[in-house]
Amino acid sequence: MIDPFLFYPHGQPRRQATQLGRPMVNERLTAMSAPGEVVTRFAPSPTGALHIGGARTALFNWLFARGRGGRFLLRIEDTDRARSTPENRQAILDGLTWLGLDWDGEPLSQFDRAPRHAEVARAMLATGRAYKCFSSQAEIEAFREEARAAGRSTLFRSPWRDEPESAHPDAPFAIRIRAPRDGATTIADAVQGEVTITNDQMDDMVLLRSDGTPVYMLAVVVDDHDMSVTHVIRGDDHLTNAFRQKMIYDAMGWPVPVMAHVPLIFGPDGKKLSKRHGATATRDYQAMGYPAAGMRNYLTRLGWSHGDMEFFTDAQAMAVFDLSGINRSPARFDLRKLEDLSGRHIAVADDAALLHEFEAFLAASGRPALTADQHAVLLRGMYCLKERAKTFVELYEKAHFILTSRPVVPDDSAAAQLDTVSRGILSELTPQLQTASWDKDSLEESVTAVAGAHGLKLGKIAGPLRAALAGRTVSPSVFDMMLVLGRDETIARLTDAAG
RNA sequence: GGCCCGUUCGUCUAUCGGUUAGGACACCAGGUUUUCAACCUGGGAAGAGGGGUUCGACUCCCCUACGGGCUGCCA
Repeated sequence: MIDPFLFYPHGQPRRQATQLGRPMVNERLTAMSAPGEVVTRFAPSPTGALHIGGARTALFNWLFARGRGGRFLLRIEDTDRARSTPENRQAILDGLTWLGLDWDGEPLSQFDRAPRHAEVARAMLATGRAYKCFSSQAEIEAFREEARAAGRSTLFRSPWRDEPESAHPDAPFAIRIRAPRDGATTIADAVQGEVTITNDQMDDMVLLRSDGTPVYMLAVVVDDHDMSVTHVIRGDDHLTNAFRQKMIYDAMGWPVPVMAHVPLIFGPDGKKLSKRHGATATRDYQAMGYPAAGMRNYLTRLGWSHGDMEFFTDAQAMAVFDLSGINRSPARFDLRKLEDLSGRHIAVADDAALLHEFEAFLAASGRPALTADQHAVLLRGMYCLKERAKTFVELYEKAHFILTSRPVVPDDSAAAQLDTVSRGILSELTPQLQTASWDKDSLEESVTAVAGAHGLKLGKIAGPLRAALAGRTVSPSVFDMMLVLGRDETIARLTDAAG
């Protein structure tokens, strides 16, 4: 059913020793990548929590790298000093950790690399691939306004592009790339296919601002190159940026990594996913009770497919995940499917691991922590809880019979089950249970026998029994509860209820 | 405005010129049942619109509509 390991046939030669690519300042950021090794990265801006869309981008990068024995790197794009906070950075790391995505090495700070970015800009200046532009921002803005009003192109053509050095004033300047104006540029995108634009609509973008700080477009390229990134998998809002970035790669003589621009995720209404759709932070889904494995499965399948493969483990996903399986159109986020997948992952999870994640859920959702006793009984009872819960919220409700203690206080609907007749039958049951052998078949036999003596079917007595044991009308099977609770506790609860 | 990308059941998707357009979630009906579930059986449900190309288009090309992105000395 699962295809054999697929490889992506877009190997790229790494780190050719071009003149400009020679190591400068702190170029060697990570260990040299082995030939053919896949290196991906996730590069969030720390301006808020980890968004669902970002999480899926990270997941694709992780899956792709891990499935090929490659590395998955993290780079924090914190050059926006006003919005980048340590708290946000941590929130993103926490989100990734919760989702179960592990990265290699230390996350890189883009801000810290500003000197290296500036150095590359200056190198381009030295080779004539960039030039000094003395136009002021006010001038440019005025030009654009006029162009807009006249309905002309707002592409700014700097008058300094062809001015000789001797004509340069002694004034602050920005460094702009000398973009090609003839011909066309095409990007071979692994998702979008070949996309081409004519060069006449590219402007000489600024590389280094007049205050000496690098611009995002430059920083991304330099960092990706220095990190030896082989595959850039990111949101398709960057597709047109890719053309601009390619100019920088070309100017530096650097190999362009494989690009894969994946569509954004929409809300259920088909609009861009935003706060008004409810939770957009990945971590919120932990508090809502979704297991990380379910989330991973769901997010992987959102925008990517492999035939009819719907429910899978990480290992299975890694074995077949490839860029060509990524869809070109945006997908809508749908809680129902997430819920279904979550329930199935809970059902097949290892009991101890599941309990561990359940405890993290309790903490994240502000529920009381487990006592040592509860922990032990829950572990024993996990087998019957997990097969019928779609989320940890449901699991928590089913586990009420374990989390509560005597005397069990029935809720209204459970109390309604405990009428006088039922209580009488329960009291008849206790002596039977005193001697019954404590396994599912024997218990069922005993209960059915007592019910039969009153001319009742099992169903009639299961209700009161459930009410006595759990205090609820929703719980695991009554026999499973007896098994998990043990003989003494079971009889005690029945006696409480009968009395 | 210019350039670029997208559009198959309600939702996620399969199809890579020839299928009664398949699967999953959800929904509806029936069955089973110690609750909620789970499970079993069945059902309704789709190629944005219009032109081409072709013996034959969901699939290739063009136009339109709608949605999205970029167009900054933001990231």
